[in-house]
Amino acid sequence: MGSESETNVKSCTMHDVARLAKVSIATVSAVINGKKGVSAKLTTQVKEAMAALDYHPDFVARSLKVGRTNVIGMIVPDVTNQFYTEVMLGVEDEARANGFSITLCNTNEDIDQEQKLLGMLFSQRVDGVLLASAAPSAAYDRLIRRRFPIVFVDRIPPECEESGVTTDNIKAAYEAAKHLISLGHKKIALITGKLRLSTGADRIEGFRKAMQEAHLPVLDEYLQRGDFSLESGYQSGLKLMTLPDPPTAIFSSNNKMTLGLMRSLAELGIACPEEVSVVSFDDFEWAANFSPRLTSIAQPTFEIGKQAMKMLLRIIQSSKDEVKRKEDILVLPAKLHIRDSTASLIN
Amino acid sequence: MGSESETNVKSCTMHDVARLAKVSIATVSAVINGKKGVSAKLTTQVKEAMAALDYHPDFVARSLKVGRTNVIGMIVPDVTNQFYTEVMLGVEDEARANGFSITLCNTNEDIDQEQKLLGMLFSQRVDGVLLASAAPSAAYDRLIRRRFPIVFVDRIPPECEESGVTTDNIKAAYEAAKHLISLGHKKIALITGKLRLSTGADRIEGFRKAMQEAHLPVLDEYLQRGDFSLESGYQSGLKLMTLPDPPTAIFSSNNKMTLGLMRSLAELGIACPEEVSVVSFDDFEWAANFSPRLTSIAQPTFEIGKQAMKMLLRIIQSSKDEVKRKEDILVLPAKLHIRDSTASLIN
DNA sequence: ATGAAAGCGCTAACAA
DNA sequence: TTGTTAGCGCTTTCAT
Repeated sequence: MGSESETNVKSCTMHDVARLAKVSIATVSAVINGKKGVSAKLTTQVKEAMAALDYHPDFVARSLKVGRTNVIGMIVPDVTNQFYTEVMLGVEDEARANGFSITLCNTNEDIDQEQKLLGMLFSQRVDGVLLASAAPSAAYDRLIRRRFPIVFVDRIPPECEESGVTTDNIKAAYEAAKHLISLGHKKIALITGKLRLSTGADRIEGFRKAMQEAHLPVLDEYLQRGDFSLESGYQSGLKLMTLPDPPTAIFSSNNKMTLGLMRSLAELGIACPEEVSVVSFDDFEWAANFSPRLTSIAQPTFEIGKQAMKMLLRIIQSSKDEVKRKEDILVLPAKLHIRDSTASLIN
Repeated sequence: MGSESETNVKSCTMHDVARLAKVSIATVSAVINGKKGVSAKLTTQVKEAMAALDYHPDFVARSLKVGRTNVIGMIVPDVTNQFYTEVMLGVEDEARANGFSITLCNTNEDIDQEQKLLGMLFSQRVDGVLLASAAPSAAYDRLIRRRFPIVFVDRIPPECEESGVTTDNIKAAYEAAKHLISLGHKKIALITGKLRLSTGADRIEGFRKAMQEAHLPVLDEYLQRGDFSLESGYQSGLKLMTLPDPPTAIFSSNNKMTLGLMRSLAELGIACPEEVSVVSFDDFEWAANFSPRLTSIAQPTFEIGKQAMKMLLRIIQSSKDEVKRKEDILVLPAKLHIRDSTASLIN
């Protein structure tokens, strides 16, 4: 019984290392933290002892002492959306280079959930938060900023004038619409995202701008209000293409809705791009490798994450220095990939 | 200057709460932890004080004291693969219900990276780890199990006989192959995953079993060795379909490789399912909404995550109770969705 | 029912 | 250069 109790050996402490190395724990601490001023001899002793004991410093204790955790929280509305995981790749890259870890949280687009998570993260004493918020309120922004440094990602709350990184949604949508217009389309429909979110609003704005410039009307029935979900894209597609006078081109405001839109087209037996052109926000592997290969807008996901983390690190640093520097909202360019789902209007 | 310094107000402690509520900090602690035996009056006082100060308990300090963090680590080879994020949804669901948070880590299929992350997580004193390992070694398994409870997810190291949750890959692959066979296909190719991983090996095994039962040969040139990456799926597709005698059906061992395979078919101008049938492991929205709608195997992602977290919680609990219960490997069934990418062989 | 105090493992100021 | 020690915020025994 209790033969080879391998699991959960009580982990050893600096004390154990100090004893084995025959030095004080302060010396061990100095070695661990790479402080200069420890003799080569003792350094070796300590290192050997650490290796012998398989010692791993206790970050919990360290954090309590130094008042920071070197952990940041990242809150996203939907972890299964590849957009956010690609952003996370960029965040991780920058975080790792600076000795930070990430706690990823999913709100499922639920504001209450987001609030709770923010509270949790605060209790965990994360050093800062990267937030793709489900909540469009700036008042709320004030509240949470008091707790810890925050950088908004992707979705920027209205009236928020600082600390955010996002895609140039207006320009990207503008160019996508122009592409459709240049193909000769006039009856162009838009499936919007959530209007209260900056991503939703900006994409509409860009779309409108292009239409205006081309003196094309934005018809009410061509403006379908979605909510970034697959289902809403599906329903919008159904409605649009069963109109007495259906559009010849559709702009979809995000990846999930595009999936729903494609489904509706398939069900209605409508060929793309022959009967209707489709251009979509967001670009992933599946957009480029199926039939039709989608014309879509690639956001700089990795770079968004990387820059957001960089910004957060600067803010964390500055709040430590009592310098309080302000960070602006950083807007990164997107890129339109023209493929097979858009075609010029012949008839 | 320094007008409304909202950010980083030094967070208050139990001490502050105690002072405001005019009780001892022990009483505050008792209230926070819902211990019985505190008078209604003091309970109210404490709660009001907490609310007034916007007090949030310091989990760092608590963890140091009680010796656990209520955090678990989850290590995956690729966070941008929706399979893993869907698993995470299940993990999160169960974790949240039990007051646990998750630290998600990405190894990018790099074993060294995985080692480092395991070390980090140990230093962070997570209570346990969910691991979809990039390393196929069971010796290594021994090593890490000594540090903290581990449950393997998706990929089970060879010779590992306990604590894991995965899909019934053998059966799923078997059924997919049988589906192809029942359609009349005889020249069936397989694009494998990494052979050293259980997921790769098991899917081959199931495939072979079905072929054997049908007295069909598994030709060498029809067995393309992939590594679960899009590129390997693409190359395999190219090779297979440029063979003098190409297969009439292809089984692809995961989602990313399928994307590559579809690209190769498109480039070669080969129609699916007219010229070649395709069945794929993994099933996501994009598989069902493009043309051709893919026949694919849906793994019980959410359930895998949920059950893995449940198992981990049991192990954590038991190691606290000194009971040391063993957990088996849990194998969950997959489901084949027959759609349009597979068709019966006519000629 | 309530409070005082020890101590979790670590860092950093100070002593030697 | 090295060691001693206070204390980070909390939980938990043990007094009261």
